[in-house]
Amino acid sequence: MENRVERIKKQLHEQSYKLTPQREATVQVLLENEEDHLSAEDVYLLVKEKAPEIGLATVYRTLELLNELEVVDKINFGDGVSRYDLRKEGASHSHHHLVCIECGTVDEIQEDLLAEVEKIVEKDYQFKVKDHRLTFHGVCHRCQAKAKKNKESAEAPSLHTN
Amino acid sequence: MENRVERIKKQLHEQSYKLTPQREATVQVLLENEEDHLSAEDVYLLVKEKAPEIGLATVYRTLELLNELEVVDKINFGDGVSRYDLRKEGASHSHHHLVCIECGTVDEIQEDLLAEVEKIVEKDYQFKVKDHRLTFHGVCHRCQAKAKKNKESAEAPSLHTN
DNA sequence: CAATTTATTTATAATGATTTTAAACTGAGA
DNA sequence: TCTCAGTTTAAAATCATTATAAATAAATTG
Repeated sequence: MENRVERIKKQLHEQSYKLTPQREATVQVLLENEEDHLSAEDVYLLVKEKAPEIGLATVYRTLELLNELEVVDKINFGDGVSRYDLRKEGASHSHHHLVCIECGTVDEIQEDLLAEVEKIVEKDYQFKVKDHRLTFHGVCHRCQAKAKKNKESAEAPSLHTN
Repeated sequence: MENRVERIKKQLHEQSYKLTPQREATVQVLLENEEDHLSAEDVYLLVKEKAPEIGLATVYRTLELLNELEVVDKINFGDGVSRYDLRKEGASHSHHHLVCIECGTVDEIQEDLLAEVEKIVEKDYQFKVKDHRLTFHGVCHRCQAKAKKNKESAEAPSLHTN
């Protein structure tokens, strides 16, 4: 676990960036909230708990930097804010997302799934793929379960209402 | 062609929205620029040619409305602006995009490509898919051709520089 | 160590996209 | 004509993000 931070530190140093306390705190927050898809503001609020004097602009700069170093992915689900998502180590491109239109949760898919599709695109469209973004919008398993339960309790009366 | 406008008109009426001149002009612009991926501002400027008195806010409202009616897709390539893209008629979900990281062009793929992947997602993740967004980032065929040409002309001198 | 340069941060202002608000306008009935 | 709801305009407000200037800290030089 600790290793992860170390690795990122090293990566910063290699590109001759300093690991300032602010940057370190930001990386910490990202690691601790790896599952979530935090907005810059979210990160800012969380970092503030560790380093209350940090400014929002610094968080933005740090996230931007980490994005350039390919430590995080900057993603956008069309709700007006960018979200920042730690990359799995060694992953050459980003994972996929399941956005629930009922409850808003964002789940992740780590599997590749697109290898075939990518081949088709490269061949048929002569497009050299560097990265991809795949997002499904739909209903997550939690909301499906909820809906099913509601339906059942309302289902007793009046069959064949025709 | 004309039919298309008619159909959209009808769709508005069905939901008891009025087809005001402003809305009509906006739809016109979208139809005339179907290939492009216009931002709200782009649409605004084009609509202004037909209906100079229109306001930017109205364009936003209209695009929002058309998005709700599923006439257009609101997409976001992470460059800070939303783009609006007319849906192919009858297409249950949106097409895919190829964003070139060299020149910025956005090409489209109409093929489905994701039928298989969707099945996997529905089964393995119990996620009821309603729509998807697939975007590839990479180098388009035009820029590849350009790069190749440049490379060739710089290739004559000094082989095995080791 | 003192002086200087360089990178980084903070706080604040500025920007740019989008949304809201308030007032005026439009058109369909009563 | 009056009213009512929906719509538009223009302007102001908001929200995310970026730029700027002054302050700070760290690294470098002598």
